[in-house]
Amino acid sequence: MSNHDFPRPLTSVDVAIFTLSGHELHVLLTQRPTDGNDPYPGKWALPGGFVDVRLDADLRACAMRKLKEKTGVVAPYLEQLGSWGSAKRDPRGWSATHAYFALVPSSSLIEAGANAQDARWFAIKGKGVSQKLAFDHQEILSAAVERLRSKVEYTSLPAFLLPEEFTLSELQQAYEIVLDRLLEKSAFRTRMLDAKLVQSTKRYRAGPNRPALLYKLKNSDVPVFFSRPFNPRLAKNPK
Amino acid sequence: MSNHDFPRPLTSVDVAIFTLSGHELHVLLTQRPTDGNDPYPGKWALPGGFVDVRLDADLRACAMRKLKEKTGVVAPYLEQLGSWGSAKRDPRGWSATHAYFALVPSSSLIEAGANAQDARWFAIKGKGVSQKLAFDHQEILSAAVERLRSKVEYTSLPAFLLPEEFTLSELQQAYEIVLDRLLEKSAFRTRMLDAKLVQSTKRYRAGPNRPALLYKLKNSDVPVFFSRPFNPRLAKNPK
DNA sequence: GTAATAGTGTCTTTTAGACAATATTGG
DNA sequence: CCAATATTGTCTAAAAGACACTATTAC
Repeated sequence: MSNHDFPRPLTSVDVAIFTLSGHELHVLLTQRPTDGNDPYPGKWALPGGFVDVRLDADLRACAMRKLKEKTGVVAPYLEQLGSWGSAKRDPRGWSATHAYFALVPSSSLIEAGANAQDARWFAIKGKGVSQKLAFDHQEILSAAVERLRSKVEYTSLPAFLLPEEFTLSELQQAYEIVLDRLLEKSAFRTRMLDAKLVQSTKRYRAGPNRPALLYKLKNSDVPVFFSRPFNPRLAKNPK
Repeated sequence: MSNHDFPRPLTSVDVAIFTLSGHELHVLLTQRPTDGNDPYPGKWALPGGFVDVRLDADLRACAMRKLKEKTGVVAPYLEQLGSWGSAKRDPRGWSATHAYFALVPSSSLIEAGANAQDARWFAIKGKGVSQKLAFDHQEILSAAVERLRSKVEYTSLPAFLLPEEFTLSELQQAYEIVLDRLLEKSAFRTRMLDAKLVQSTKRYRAGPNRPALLYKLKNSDVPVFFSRPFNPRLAKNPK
């Protein structure tokens, strides 16, 4: 049972990075290089790549590194999604990838600016994007979208897609975009406030109407779990 | 960005295999060899080992293989738990393990019989077992227990710990053992029946009292998801 | 005032919890 | 009948849904 008996699979990390933009959920994709011998040249793929045993202390650090390289964001919501490994998924041989998904506020991207030029945001349609992706990234992305949607039913995840301060209406919109359905205002507000998810700053957002109270997350590191999903009657089984 | 630039991490799969026995939840552990140069000699660990790129078509198949080697069970409930990878977790070098958890009925073990002699069942106490485990298996096991407990709040997972036919009371006991708390009988039965989780065989289990109807799973492949946890008031946030 | 969005209140519906009552077997 | 467990019923409680109503700003 010694490790020398076996050829080692390739080990990579891929990250599905989500943000909101123009009332749509977007994911960041990078284009595979066309020079060299890399597989799937020119195809779009999730940002990621091989674990660098010199740079990466652990898997999460590796995912963080890739996220930072592409977006400049350093402290996002980052969650492990799962792993995909098989003999066939990479033409270079048996490979396993550790997939993560991240939520970043669109505002942070403007500050960070430096999106690598081989990267672009794509709107999510249904369970993925319209282009075909490299490797099995289609499948990984759709797992990420499903996981995100299903967790949004009973967690505060959409708050991590918003800037530090936001109104309750903006939070509700974030939920509605991710879930792709409308929510009832009154129940939504009660739930958020009861869960002590947010706390009021005492400032207001002005507009051509009644100004809205600005809130911020009470604990910006950890998501809150609700004991029930939104609209249980409509909730459907995952997978 | 060629794969030749990088040393490859070790890649393994580990499985936390659970069953019920004597009103307790048990997990299967194997003892690490004391001959050879393997790390953690003599320590107990989750069954698992390196991916064999010749034998294993994919990660799940690898987990299935290890499960079958240890228990003889071929069609269990098997779910991916997550992956753990770092420079430090294995003294032989940067390594990543893909962890799964499985639920098997205790009855199947008696039929299958052939537990390898280096393997034993350990009762779960709290979030794990009382012994210290090899590698980071303590952490992986406690993640498995937590995942199991939290999913049991809103899924039919305990049914996979029972033999093919069971009474509703036995199912309730399975829930209670895993959750480590009592459930209310009437609400429990309504939930199970409404969810169409089970269907009645028309047979009865006799006893020194009123016989109970025997049920079996309607769909023995897929777990059912409930829209609410048991006793929402007592539900606590995972992690 | 009007348009527009913020925020609140009230009533209904759904589902679980508590707990009691009834049912069926072996002895 | 009694012990023991199965199964059902009734009432209450918690939280969401539906929907209407009031509040506050710019103009």
